[in-house]
Amino acid sequence: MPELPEVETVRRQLAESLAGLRFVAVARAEPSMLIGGSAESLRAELPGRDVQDVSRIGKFLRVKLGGAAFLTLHLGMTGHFLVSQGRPDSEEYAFDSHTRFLFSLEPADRASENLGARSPSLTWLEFRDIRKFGRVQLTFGAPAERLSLLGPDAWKGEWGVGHLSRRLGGRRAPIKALLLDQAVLAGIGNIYADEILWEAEISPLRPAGALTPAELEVLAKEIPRRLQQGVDLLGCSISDFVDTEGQTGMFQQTLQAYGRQGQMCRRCGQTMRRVIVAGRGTAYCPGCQR
DNA sequence: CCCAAGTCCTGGTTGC
DNA sequence: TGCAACCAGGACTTGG
Repeated sequence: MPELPEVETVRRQLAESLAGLRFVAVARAEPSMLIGGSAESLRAELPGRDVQDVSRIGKFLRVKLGGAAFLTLHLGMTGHFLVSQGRPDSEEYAFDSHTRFLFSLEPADRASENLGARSPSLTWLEFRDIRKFGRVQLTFGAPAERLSLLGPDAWKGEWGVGHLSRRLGGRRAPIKALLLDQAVLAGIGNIYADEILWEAEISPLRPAGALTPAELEVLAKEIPRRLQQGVDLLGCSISDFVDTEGQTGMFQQTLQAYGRQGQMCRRCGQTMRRVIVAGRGTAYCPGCQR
């Protein structure tokens, strides 16, 4: 599942491979994944705009485009981008049935009268997503409004233990549910939530408001630390995450909690358990996570 | 058939 | 008691 470290891995690659390019055409667009627009409006508005920046908040990517436009992207559960260089003699790009969006780009310094013409240096940007949970939104003047509803970025945002105590205080929901709440902190998903709570030795079932100041301190340290490991290892490929070159990450080799139900806890030796929290499968150690 | 799980939406509950 | 905040669960989606 693409969570913050996976999306950051993709962001870095897109920033690198799309720099200096501009959109030429929209060869494919899945209407059900488009927010606030149609495939027709995307085809009308995107071509000709150059990529100026690729940034990220939580699990959302935002591509800043010429003319004060923004392309907001979310990978959902199974989404990934593939970038490849042009095949000028082939109109039949090798997309498969899960290709939901297909864009072509060319160097932005090419003369504008050549816009849309076949280019020897075409770049293909492909958004594949088996389950169609991904989203694409084109906005003008400002990034998508949904981004303003997000809490600070869990990895790079400026927040501390004070933020946690304010947002978790008095809440009865289990701590894991609030780690997954993107309005509290943006970027944590099911895998990293289990990992962070294991590292912090806190049960995912604990009511968030019942955490002690000491526990909040541990949590505030553990969240960016474990996410940093994910970024350093180029993400977690537990299911089907791959980067824009089709490569897998390595974080899955470090998993201590996620998916380890029934196995021995590597810290205390007890058998790991699986429960449902916030509708999500949750693995934790009843021995040392309190 | 159930399970996986991102986000959004709905309807019921809680507590000030 | 009123009502906003809160919280649980369903919808969506497709392959294993």
